[in-house]
Amino acid sequence: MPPTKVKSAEVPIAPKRQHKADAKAATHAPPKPRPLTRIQREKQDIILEAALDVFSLHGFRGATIDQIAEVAGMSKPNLLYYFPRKEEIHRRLMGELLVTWLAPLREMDADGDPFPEIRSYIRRKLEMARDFPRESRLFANEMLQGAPRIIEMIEVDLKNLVDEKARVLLTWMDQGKLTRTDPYHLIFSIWATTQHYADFDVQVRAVLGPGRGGEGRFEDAARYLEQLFLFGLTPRPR
Amino acid sequence: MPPTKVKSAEVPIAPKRQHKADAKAATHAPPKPRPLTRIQREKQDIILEAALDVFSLHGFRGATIDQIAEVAGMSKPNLLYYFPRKEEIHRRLMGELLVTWLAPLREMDADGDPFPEIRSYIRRKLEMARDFPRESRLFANEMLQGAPRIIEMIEVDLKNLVDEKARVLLTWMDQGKLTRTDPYHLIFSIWATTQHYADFDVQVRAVLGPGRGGEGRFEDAARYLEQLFLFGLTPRPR
DNA sequence: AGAAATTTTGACCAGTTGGAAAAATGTTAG
DNA sequence: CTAACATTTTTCCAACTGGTCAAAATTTCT
Repeated sequence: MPPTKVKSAEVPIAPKRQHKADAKAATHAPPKPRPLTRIQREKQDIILEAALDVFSLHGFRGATIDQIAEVAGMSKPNLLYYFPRKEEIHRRLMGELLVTWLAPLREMDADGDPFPEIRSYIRRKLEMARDFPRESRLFANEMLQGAPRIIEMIEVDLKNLVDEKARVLLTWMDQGKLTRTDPYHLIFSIWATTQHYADFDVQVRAVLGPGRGGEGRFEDAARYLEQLFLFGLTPRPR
Repeated sequence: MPPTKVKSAEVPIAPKRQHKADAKAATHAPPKPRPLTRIQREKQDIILEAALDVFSLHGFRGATIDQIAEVAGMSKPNLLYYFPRKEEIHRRLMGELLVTWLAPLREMDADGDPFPEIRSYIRRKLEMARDFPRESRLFANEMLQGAPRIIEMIEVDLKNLVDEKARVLLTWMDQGKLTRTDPYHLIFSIWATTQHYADFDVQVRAVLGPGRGGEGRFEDAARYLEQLFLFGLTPRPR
């Protein structure tokens, strides 16, 4: 799985050695952000990968640096050389996550027609649940804990995006192209139904049993959700 | 994993003092389960309450006995007197949880009509999300971690129940009372959409903003979901 | 190559963790 | 009232936690 790298210019690591000399200079000019070396980029990616594994499984508190270091195949102090605090790792992960996570919603096009747009939004979210379940769980874990480390992003970036798309949905409703209903809860229901397949994967598999719990479950889910969001459960005359 | 205890007779606490004398007797007769004292019942309840708080917020690994003890207003060793292991507390909680958690689905009546039944199932689940958010999060937390401590219950009790209700749904579909679709994913979608309001509460509130994030959100959600499950999003001629 | 910088390691630390043991204190049935 | 039991407190521990530090090993740059 490719690391969740999205942007390029990231906060440079701050090797501990960097001290006295900068102490004063920093107040005049921002500390020269020395470009990352090859090794730094590589190791950081390896660490973030490992951290995604561990954080998504145990949450922030339940994850340990030792564990992450082990998965990353390096010693704890070595890991701490790249990310001096546990929180740094988590912060980076969450920051990158939110960008990719919201991409599908961003793509929903006001100029398109509602059903193709909503349909492919659902598809994309479902694909993300299938292809990036750890990211989904990391996000869910943070939410369960009250989102202490990303509440701001939620209240600003996420909220703005949803507000914008809610307006788009309302426009469609005004045009009679979409049934009049609550656009926010509409979005929530898409999030909930799709992410469920990543976050509650064990349950889904266990309930479907060995027969239907295989890879086909995502296709089945897509078909079902399409039906649900289009027509609900009322039988239609044919 | 020990048998899924559900009934009233719970595993009695085993004070550490209980030793030699029982050692042999136990092989002949099951160790006399001495009824719980008043204090034992009370304290156990207090502990379970506190543990629900902490486990639901931090997950199993992230929660500490000290923390639970503090919330419960007692010392750690005192708490350990009632539940000699951290896992015991969690196990009890999960066991009791699953029973209450599945009650709404159990109530879905094969002899009723599909829409009233499904409708009130959704309502009940939504009420649970509103009234027992900690239970919902505890469950979600366990799921995210791969349900290591309850996988058996999921694979047996939960699966059987869902299988049964899926058959009920199929019957309704055969009778033309319900659109033909996947009954398992139908159930998943109800779980997902309702539990979302407990598990992702922070997000829901943040996105709805101070205006609409108040208590009314559950009523709005209920209305929206009813619409969704009944007719989907296609505008109906009127 | 050789100096300078970067990366890795090993030893270490103070605080926290789940839990044990035993002594001290309460409660209650006969 | 008192012996038997139930409860609570105090003290303790070994393993683990996030994190530090200086020295050693390696890479990079000239």
